[in-house]
Amino acid sequence: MILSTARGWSRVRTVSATASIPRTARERARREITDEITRVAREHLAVGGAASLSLRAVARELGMVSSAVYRYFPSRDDLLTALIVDAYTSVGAAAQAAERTVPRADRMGRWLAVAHAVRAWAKAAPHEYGLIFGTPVPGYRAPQDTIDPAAAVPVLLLELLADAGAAGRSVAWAGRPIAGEVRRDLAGLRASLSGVVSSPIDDATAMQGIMAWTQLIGVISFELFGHLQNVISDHDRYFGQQMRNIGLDLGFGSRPARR
Amino acid sequence: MILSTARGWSRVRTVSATASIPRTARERARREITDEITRVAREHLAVGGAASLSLRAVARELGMVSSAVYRYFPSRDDLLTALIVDAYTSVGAAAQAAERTVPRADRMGRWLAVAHAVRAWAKAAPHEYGLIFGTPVPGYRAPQDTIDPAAAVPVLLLELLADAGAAGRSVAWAGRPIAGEVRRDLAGLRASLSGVVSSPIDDATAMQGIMAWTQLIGVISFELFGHLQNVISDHDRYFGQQMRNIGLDLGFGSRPARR
DNA sequence: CGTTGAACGAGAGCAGTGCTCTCGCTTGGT
DNA sequence: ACCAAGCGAGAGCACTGCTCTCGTTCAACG
Repeated sequence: MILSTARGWSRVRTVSATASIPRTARERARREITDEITRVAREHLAVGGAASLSLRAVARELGMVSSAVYRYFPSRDDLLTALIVDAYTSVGAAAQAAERTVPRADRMGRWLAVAHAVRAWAKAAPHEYGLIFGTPVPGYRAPQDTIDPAAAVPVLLLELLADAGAAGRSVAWAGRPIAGEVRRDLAGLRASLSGVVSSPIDDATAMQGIMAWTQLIGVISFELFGHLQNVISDHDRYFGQQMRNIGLDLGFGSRPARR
Repeated sequence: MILSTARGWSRVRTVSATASIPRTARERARREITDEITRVAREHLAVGGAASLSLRAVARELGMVSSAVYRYFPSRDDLLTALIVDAYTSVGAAAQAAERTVPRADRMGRWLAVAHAVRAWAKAAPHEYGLIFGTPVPGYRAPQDTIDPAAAVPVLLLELLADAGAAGRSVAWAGRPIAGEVRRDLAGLRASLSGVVSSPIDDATAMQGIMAWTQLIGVISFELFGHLQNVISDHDRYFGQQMRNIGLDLGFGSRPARR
């Protein structure tokens, strides 16, 4: 409801993430307790979802009193934000690990590996998935802390498309050329990817890449949030078929099927 | 979880309200108060979202005591469910109204009309959108009441694809033929659409139709939930471009652009 | 080494929540 | 006319997020 102050965010951030090995005993204790809080909170989140995550319950389980937790997280929303960052990091790592097992030239395989990895992660941790891809819990905002870890999987997909482009395969874009502000948006995206990606990504490819990412999350959300109910029962096969078809649309050759 | 009856779908098309006029004064009062509660609840939802919807606050605004509300809704979740049904009905009506203004033969126009109508509705009522397409609020369930109204827009899209099929335009499906359980799922879908739709929908078209519906909601969710942040700024044009491209993929001819 | 200010945990307390139960009054069908 | 069901009001329970105060502990600085 109320916008959180920028200070609060950076404070949480610096304590939990910025490396900076703890020097004093107090700093080490602070770090450990912070980790314990997020650990227990993550367990509670996994069981009951974000709505039923209670700061007091977390404190109780840790044998501390609720007000003590506020020494580490200025509000419940900040604790949730920490969990959001965790979730993004977790799904990003899962996708990267899966993609790494596939030969670089097998682009269809890499795409399917990423897609299935994200889905598997989501099904294993549905509440964490809902936390990041469902309705934004606090206000409508995406604090800076969350957007970097959030980019991992999309960047993976764009790398994949860049590789395909470098290999001479381009995606079809039947629509009229991308115009106006969107063109500039995509130019900005290209710029921020310039150091990461093997070859620059043209507008049509970028649009298809964002769409593929959207489709991946869309299909998983539909499955997890119950929108396929009474329509699709064989979710595994349905997902595989749709992802393969997207891969073909993206210009990835059809290699022997993964799973 | 619970299978829906096929009959429900056609009912959505016809009328939304269950009629059954109240006979006694008590029944009329009950109906009016129920409506008032949902009305105020909807206002609160629009302001603060589902998380901040308080049964007590609603009661307070209506000048009644909180326990009295429980005569009408057995729990907060049931009140939320009523709002979910409302939201589905609302977005379905908006889509239908928009689609009706376009000539039946202009399939691209009809698709774009539906897509833009759903997005406009979502942007006008983001919290209601989040309620139905975001993280499921109560447990993981979709009570029978909600699944019939939820079908309105997808049915609209499948009708559109059936019309295109009847006109001889078919969608491309590069992937291997749909097999196994999914094939049976789609057969079931075809069966429940048999009374509504101009010509039967083949498996590939059904898959593409469900995917188009997924893409529509996916793109809107990404925009509303902040996942396009730092990538796309011109949401209007971005949405238009993506939807037009989907329409072309679906085999709808490219008519002069709508908006 | 001693002081001093910041960090910390405990406890009480506030305002709010969903929900239950009991109490009387009203209303509609027998 | 009676009587059970429907209803609104009120009190109350267990819980929540969050604030404030009060001693204690610890670490940096003179």
